[in-house]
Amino acid sequence: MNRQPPKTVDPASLPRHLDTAEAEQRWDEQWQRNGTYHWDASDTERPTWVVDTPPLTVSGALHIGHAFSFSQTDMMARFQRMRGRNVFYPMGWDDNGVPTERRVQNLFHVRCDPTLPHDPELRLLPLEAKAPERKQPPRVISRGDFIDLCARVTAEDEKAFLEVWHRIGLSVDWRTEYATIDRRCRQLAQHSFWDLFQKGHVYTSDAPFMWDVDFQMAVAQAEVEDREKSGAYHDIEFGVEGSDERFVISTTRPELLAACVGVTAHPEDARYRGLFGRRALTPLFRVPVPIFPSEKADPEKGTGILMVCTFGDATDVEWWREQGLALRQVIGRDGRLRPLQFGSGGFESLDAAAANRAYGELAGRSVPQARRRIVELLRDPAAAANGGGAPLQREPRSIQHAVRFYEKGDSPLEFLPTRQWFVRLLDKRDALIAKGAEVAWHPDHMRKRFEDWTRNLAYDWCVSRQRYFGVPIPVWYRLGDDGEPDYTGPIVAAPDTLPVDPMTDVPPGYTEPQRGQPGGFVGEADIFDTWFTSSLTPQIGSGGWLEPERHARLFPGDLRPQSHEIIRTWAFYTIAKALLHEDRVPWRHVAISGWILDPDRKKMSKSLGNVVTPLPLIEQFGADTLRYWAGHARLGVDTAFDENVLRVGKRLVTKLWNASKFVLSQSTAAGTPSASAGAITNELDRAFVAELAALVERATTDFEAYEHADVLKAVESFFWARFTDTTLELVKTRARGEDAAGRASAVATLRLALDVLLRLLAPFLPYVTEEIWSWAFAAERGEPSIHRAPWPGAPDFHDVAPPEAPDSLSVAIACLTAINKAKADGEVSMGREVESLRLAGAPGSFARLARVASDVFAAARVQQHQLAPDPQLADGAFEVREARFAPKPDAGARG
RNA sequence: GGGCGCGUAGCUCAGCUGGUAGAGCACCUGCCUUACAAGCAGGGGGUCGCAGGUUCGAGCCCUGCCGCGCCCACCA
Repeated sequence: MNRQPPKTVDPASLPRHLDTAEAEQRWDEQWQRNGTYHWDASDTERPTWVVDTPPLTVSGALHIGHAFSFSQTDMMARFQRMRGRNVFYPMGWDDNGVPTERRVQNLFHVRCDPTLPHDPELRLLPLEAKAPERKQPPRVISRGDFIDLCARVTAEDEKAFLEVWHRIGLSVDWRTEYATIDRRCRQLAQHSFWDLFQKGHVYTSDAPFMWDVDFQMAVAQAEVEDREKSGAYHDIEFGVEGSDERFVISTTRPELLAACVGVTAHPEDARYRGLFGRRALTPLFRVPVPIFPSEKADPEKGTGILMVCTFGDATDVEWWREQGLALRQVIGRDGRLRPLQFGSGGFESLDAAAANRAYGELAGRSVPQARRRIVELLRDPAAAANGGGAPLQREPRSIQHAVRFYEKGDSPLEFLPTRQWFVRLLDKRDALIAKGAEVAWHPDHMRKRFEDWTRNLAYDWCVSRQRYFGVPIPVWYRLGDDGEPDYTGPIVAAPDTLPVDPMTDVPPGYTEPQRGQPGGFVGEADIFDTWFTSSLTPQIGSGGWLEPERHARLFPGDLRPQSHEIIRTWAFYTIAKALLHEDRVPWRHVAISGWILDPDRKKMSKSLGNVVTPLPLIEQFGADTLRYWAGHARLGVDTAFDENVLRVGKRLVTKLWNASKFVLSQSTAAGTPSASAGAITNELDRAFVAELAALVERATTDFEAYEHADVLKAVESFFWARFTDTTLELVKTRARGEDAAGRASAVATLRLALDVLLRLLAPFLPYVTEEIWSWAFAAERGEPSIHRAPWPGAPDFHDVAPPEAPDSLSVAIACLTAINKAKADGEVSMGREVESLRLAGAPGSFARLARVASDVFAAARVQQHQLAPDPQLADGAFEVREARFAPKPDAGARG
């Protein structure tokens, strides 16, 4: 780097305003060309600083909230880079998973059937053919073709995201770009599985689990949400076997009557105590089922006695296990009632013919349809279990109740016995919480969300999904001579063979013709939960098992930025993986961004139609301004979108532009600006520099504490209140005056101020600061980009002696303000000469004013003044008692 | 129902370990001042959600309410 002597700029040669669109394109290109933001793998001197960037789900629309939170992360990254850290700031795309599949299904109006062969014509389906015939049934295509469409759509979407990220100036090292479906990520995800398998942390089990009947896949606890729905209590009379006793249960799911395998009530409930140990008789199907006591039955709810079905809810599953009840799976994977047989070989029934007849009315129907039909059937007295009238006691009573849904689904979840892969987490809750405690959360109270979630975990992590577009589970099963798979000894693909697709690749020791043959093998058809891969983002960046040396340098990372609604998924699973694989934390800090609300404080959402997208705002206000808005908000605080804040940011950018032009056009008596801070000898200048140094210290502390909003606020208000509106005005006359030493001190002070303030603002306003930096400082300091320049600190100030009095600047400003007020009261311009002035102040104030008086009276254009001591006034306060203003100069005389 | 966060000027938000209420926007008045009218100077405006308590002193600490938001639980 060549350092060059300081130079001035000619303001006339500079544009009046920054052309933001042009500057954004020009600097982004230059930064990319120069590798300004590259992580230097060869540099082992500087400490690294690693961001674990959120790989966004590429689902088309980019939300202003994304720009908001990504900008905040970028501010931290830029700060750390200027602090001298070797910053590793990657970018990823999360393109596998259900959202992409669903998008492709809608876009092309297709569905996937993995059993179909590849259709060569499909490759020709143009992306623009986005107006499918909705009336037609969806086109059914092969798995390979479906994946191909997914890949094409995401590639298209990523371009739009990319443009915004470049435009907004993210200081990402774009060489690190990855997609969670790419080869390297598949390799790492499958390696993770292998490692977990070796360590005994994963298992497969065939058991009832949460199932979405529309997507037809299993769903993990973290993806479940409750929705308030209207339902109805149906009061249905049951009989008791071998007696004419009857009782009434209340259920919201009458369609599960055929799946009833037991009846339970609270052990202390006197109404039902006599029934325990006997068998109930279901109406309509006349199936005898055991009646048992359970503490979990709530006497206050419904009628206090209830039917246990396979499976109405999670408690049913518990009862089914604890009591060893029969399995009568009525709901099929598609959400319709499956065919069933009562009587010989089927379920026990006292009247199998009637049971089969009744069930025949229900089989094949969807849950809502079956519910309507069975209500009709239960109105028939002939359906009574054990005499009495119609089993349905009264009209269903509607209620509001919470129902479990897959977060992206439209039908309530069912519990179905299916074979799934799980990661064992329930037994590691304490260890997980301990790891969470090692991480610094910003703001700290977000840690509690993590702890609460972890503590309340109810299931191990179900990681298998019955989907098509994602990372395959790298497992095969041996087939016995009977052709049945052996799930107890799966063949897990070894690390050196990854990535594999067990549906097309062959396990070691087998050949393709043995696929599906008795004595042969079969590939696992399922893919991983998308979080299984996303939970490895720190390892994807570091290379994980693929690059151990690099991994050692980049793991654990420093900062995980994310939003709070995915603490239970992304943060949680990432911490879990790091624990299981290496018994470490994945990163040292988590920064939780707030949400962007619309001006009415409602969450922005597509359905409300209140979503704001970043690009038009960048066009209108400029990227720096949008970043200013983002920097304005603190971590973890939801913020209403307010265009006023953008206008204020725009003002700051413009002001910075103009002030810089002025500062850099000033020169010393010798004609060149002094770059030497040693030239700063004037008391006012030194007082200002002392305040500037204090600002730097504060900004540094706040940035280290992840309080970027405090930094921006402090720097911004200093910039206006202590620099442009005051010091700059106070020093202006001297900077052009005859006194060489005073002039050099003023010019050096202005340049130091600009130099430091630019660098303080660079993380927030990367474009305008870079542009201004390029005018003079780039050459002068031998650092072409401000974003690689050192963060300001003590070295910037150690050549400047402290002021005689720390409040010299404040005293000067107080006096100037008093004179300004006199001018405002006299309705004359601030530029008007003051022929004479009587200035009142406490006696002590005058002594302090003396040190800076010449600048004050010059700035206020006071020709003559008289001091009028007034002990009544507070120390440091001034009042103008009398002022005579010069006449307004002729317009003509001004030239 | 449990947990967390938030109620401060018309609006958006600061107020550190308790010590006389702040900023910006908006509003009002004035000012073309050779960096900037996309600017500058000056000014008005608040029972700090409510009610108690601790304290010499509470926006800040404690208790209880009210309102808003989020996370979790609630499926018979």
